[in-house]
Amino acid sequence: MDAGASSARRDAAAGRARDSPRRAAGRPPQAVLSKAQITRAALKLIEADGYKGLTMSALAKRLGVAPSALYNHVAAKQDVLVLLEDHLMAMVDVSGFDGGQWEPGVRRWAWSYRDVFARHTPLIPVIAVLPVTNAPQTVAMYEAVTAGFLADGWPRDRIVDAIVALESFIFGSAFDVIAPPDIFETGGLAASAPEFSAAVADRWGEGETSRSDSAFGIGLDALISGLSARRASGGF
Amino acid sequence: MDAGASSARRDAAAGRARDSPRRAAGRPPQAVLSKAQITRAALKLIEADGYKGLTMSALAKRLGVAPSALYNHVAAKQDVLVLLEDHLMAMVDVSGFDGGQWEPGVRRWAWSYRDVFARHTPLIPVIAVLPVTNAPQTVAMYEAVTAGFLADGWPRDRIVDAIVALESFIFGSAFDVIAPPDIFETGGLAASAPEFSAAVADRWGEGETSRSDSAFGIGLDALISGLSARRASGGF
DNA sequence: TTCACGAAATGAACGCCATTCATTTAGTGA
DNA sequence: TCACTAAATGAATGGCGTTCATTTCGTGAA
Repeated sequence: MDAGASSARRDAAAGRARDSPRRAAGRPPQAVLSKAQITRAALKLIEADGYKGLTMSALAKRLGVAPSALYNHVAAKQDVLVLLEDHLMAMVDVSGFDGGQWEPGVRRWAWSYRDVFARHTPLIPVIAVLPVTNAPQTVAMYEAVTAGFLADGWPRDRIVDAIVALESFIFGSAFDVIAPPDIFETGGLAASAPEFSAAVADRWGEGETSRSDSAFGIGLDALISGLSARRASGGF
Repeated sequence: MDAGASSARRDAAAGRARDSPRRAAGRPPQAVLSKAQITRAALKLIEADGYKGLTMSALAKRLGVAPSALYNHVAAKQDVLVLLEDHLMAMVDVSGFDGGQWEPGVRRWAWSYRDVFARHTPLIPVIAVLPVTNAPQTVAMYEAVTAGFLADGWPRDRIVDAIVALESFIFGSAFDVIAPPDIFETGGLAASAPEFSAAVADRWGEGETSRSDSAFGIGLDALISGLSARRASGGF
């Protein structure tokens, strides 16, 4: 092996793109790309620059490859987003259901779900609309949650609706996390909205917990107690 | 007046672009554009083609204007989205609070809010993050809702959090409306997720109400009962 | 009345983006 | 051995949002 090849291997191990020596055209001796590598590179790119930095060119450059090479592994950029989504779903914490108690399980799941996607809000419009087929980690997450509901005695035919309701709240709340702190400052419009402005000014506890955390906590408590009350009363 | 001018006036009245006779360069005798006209044209464009059809070029063409002319009235495309957002906020039904009863007010508000933005989900990432300053209709909506909460005796310092919790649920649910009906079909992954697949198959009442409507109804009931229970018990 | 200035239009760019296609090379199964 | 397919390059495409020099019109101050 020559020096060029060895430095290339070092760069590849570090996830960096090979810089100087352009690869010749034609299929390379050993595959340079894979879906897993594309996913990893996309994540790194997002960590560094946010979703505005996630372009097919940037992705290709980071992988040391021409942009068109990516299309041998994904049909479109949308596919990259799907890869990301499924990867992130595996990071949602469903371990809270292991204890056999529904409420702590839901609580831990919901907080972690929100936290994961608050840093990936551009994926939410994709997830919310994407069929789960071919998203194995996503299905695994739903399976664990469903099992947690069943273990608590939930009627099978109501579980999906309950999960969807919680999930909708979680997605919406993820957006709220990235809202600026002054989002409700009425500014010049204060005079036209005295009650609302007062409510914004009086808002309680701007101490340790953030605005979005406190709203999420209140809503999650309400959802959990509302759902379990309905179940207990036979509303389902 | 000549025939050209009169046909131009007719076209302008119908909101259509003047087609053939290109306007000469330079400031026209009477203004061709305004924020209100831009907003109307954008709405028409979205009705016809969806948000993918909302481009600055298409907007300009519909207004019978060069694309660059738009930038005399908005600083960027984002501003067009803000104009749309504020316009749509005025269509959210807050009349339910007029009766002086909190629960029916919240219910009507929430359903109408969701319905309006289910057809405009691309705006949600914008709204959720946008300061309300300079969005008068948006502030007016919040003012009406706040008044409804106050009339019910809610403590002022808890109202914003409650509204945000409800709103997060509403935004998330708006995405759910546009999800395909088979979004939870596990397909080839069914074997790996038996409980979830069964729950999806057993889902109740696919009769009159849609999947997303039933999930929204369940979640909204839970939120409303959970929130008012906490308020009644002095949790706030 | 004049005239400088700002507002509002045109049209020609610009850079970026996702994607496609012809081409080349390497591995694979018949 | 050889046809076929997979996986890379590199050039090209069309569309996007946006900018800028230029032109024209309206307006308020001198």
